[in-house]
Amino acid sequence: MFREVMEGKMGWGIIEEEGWRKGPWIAEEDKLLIQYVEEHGEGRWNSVARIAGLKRNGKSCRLRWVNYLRPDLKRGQITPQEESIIIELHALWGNRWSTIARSLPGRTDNEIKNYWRTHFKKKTKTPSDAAEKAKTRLLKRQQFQQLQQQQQLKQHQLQQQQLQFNLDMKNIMNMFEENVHMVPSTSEETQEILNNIYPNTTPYEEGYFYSMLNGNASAPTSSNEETLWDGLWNFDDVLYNFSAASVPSKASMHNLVAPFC
DNA sequence: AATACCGCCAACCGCTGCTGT
DNA sequence: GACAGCAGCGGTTGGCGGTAT
Repeated sequence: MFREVMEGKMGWGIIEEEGWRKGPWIAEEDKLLIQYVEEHGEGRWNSVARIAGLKRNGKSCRLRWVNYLRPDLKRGQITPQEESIIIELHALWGNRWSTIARSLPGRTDNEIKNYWRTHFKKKTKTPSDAAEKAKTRLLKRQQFQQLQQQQQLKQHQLQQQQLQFNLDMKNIMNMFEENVHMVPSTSEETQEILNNIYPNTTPYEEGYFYSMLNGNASAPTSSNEETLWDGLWNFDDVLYNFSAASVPSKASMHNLVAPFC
């Protein structure tokens, strides 16, 4: 496995194995890849080497395009809003990074995965004794409350988003009530049914809706609550209230929707 | 100033699932 | 149905730069 390391590089230098280049991409390679995609579109990655004259295998080309060269990529730090979505979706979907990424336009699964690992993974190992944990949480709550004030300006926009989501969910509930026989038992069935009656549902909404119906994804257990607070120190309160409403029943779905009826 | 440590990120690898033959 | 090739996914690795000691 490390033959190439010994033969051709120290660390991530450029190496060649069976004619394929590995390691960091250079500007010239990026240019060739961009040119290829502009002319031929995405896909058929194994043809890239032959057509574009790149000494990279298909996987490497695809990864470079998806994670770095795609024009719709959003650069810069993950925003608090994005972070809150990541936490919510991770609670629902686990490590299904590509699914999570689909709800965050401009962000890649790799980016989200890296973000999660560096920001949250190790927080689960933090203070073992309860007092220390409570102290940490209290501190985070205080920080959170301070940040609330700063973020009130953003509240209006988020409330609009919440309103839209609730309207969507109301729509879905109505459709389900008209089709009572279609109660799904798996996330796949939920997705299928939602796709049939409501094609624009995001993975986030699907997961949320599935948890509502089945009560198996985001019931507010203590560990989940801890996870949430670990990440919530810079949440906006609207989204937090939103997540706190994740009681797994149809009735609560109506409660969520009722104010907007 | 030197060193150790840590966070971030690009890139690779192995595996799985899909699709065409 | 079996097989091969390909695309996509998640886990892991390693380099770099910033910060702490």
